[in-house]
Amino acid sequence: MAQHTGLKTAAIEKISHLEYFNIAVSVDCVIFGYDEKELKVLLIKSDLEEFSGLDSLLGDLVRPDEHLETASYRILKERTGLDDVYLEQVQAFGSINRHPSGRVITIAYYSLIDISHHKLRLDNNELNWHPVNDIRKMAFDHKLILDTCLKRLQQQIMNQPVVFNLLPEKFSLRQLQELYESILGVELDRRNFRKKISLKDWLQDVGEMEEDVPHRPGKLYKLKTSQPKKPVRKKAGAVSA
Amino acid sequence: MAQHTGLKTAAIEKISHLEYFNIAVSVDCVIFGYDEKELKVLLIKSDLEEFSGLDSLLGDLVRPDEHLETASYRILKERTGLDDVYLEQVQAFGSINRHPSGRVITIAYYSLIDISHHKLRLDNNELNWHPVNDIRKMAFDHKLILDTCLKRLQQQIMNQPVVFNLLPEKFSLRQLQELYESILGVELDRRNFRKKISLKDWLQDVGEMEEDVPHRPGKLYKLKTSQPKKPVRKKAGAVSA
DNA sequence: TCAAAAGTGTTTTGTGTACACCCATGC
DNA sequence: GCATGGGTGTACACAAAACACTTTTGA
Repeated sequence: MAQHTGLKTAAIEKISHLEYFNIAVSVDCVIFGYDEKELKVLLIKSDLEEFSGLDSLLGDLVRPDEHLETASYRILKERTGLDDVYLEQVQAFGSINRHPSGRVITIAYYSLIDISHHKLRLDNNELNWHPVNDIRKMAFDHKLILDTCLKRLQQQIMNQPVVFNLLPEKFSLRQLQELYESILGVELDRRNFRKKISLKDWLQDVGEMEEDVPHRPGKLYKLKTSQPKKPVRKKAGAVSA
Repeated sequence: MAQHTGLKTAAIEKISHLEYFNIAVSVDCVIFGYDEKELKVLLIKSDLEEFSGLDSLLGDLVRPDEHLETASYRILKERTGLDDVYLEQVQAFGSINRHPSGRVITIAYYSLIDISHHKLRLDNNELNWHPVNDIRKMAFDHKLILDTCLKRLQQQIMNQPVVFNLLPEKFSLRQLQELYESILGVELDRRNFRKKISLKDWLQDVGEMEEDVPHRPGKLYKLKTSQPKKPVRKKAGAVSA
């Protein structure tokens, strides 16, 4: 986090742990995208010497007059140019030594964006999309944060119509299935997948077909307008007996 | 939170929101217990004038050299005398005006304790157990935090053997069922409940029976020693097709 | 005519749910 | 002997999983 707050080397800005009440709060955004049949995450090269060569999540310190979510939306807007983005808090990470400059507690969010969105503008050529499965080591505890957010995403997509935030407005069932497969890391049976999706009643046939595909084109669908892209808060859930 | 950090009236300690980087971090613990067939939560009367008469969760500011979980365990130890307690982070709450004294971001945890535990010592007669279902209004945003933690607990108990932290070491199946019913707020069928629990293979017959009950005594069980009371992190979960 | 994916149904298996009776104990 | 809860099994409905063939299109 805090990539553009002027932190350069941690040693310079080392904050004494003895100083009472000197805790900074940041938000870190795990920005997921989907492209070339892979789930990707938007990362930046860390500007801290301690982590030279390593990638880090996009984050920043939270301003005292700023809501946590506002800070996350601000980061998303600054980094991607996008406004109306799916965002969900995952949890806080607060290990004492997670940040070499001092005590920084971070609140992790994940967000889902459509990589092909026409408004997407990466503000900085240090920003890159990385396939989630290829990522080994990251700055800070960001690998842990990424893994935690991915797990949360995997849970969410089973119950809530959130993956559509990763796709263009119109998509085929094959695209949707490949997206589920890349998030879950498993292969799914086509017939069972289609049956299950149609039971959820999330989709609306837009009456168009795929174009420029080297095979039989599939129908295109979009999310039903009655379906919120934001999750509805879960109820107690199925009862055990 | 911050009940015993010397905050008395918020106005006195009002921190300007314009002051850059003056954010405090607290943890708040939703301490669940189970007694008299009701799920209860341990609360304290708020010592802030703004919330006079209202109850609040147990919390405190996080020290700069203290891990978030350590702070939660410290609160639990201070308030209940208990050491080895089930604790799980839920999420952060960071609305700008959630605390009248200034910007305080809090990380919410829930914990599960056995009210009948012989080591339980409530340090303060301002502390009281309240039936979760009777709670209407609380100080700060603590009702929201409580509701969020209760939802999380309801999800957890369906998959993980965590409720046993709320019970004495030995318990009957009826006790266990009543506990599930009080957490979920529903009635369960006895035969189905027993079938489902036995499928989970969490329990071990201790070879003893209930005593001093005015009816046929039931068998007593305990959690299998191979079952961790702490949750095992979930995998991707059942795959959709 | 071939390659590639679209589209489609049935069977089996497991899980959730509804439901009723006899049994053991304390009083 | 009565009240209370203990303990058990079966039938139905629905969801999940396994599985194969024909159709459509572009090259």
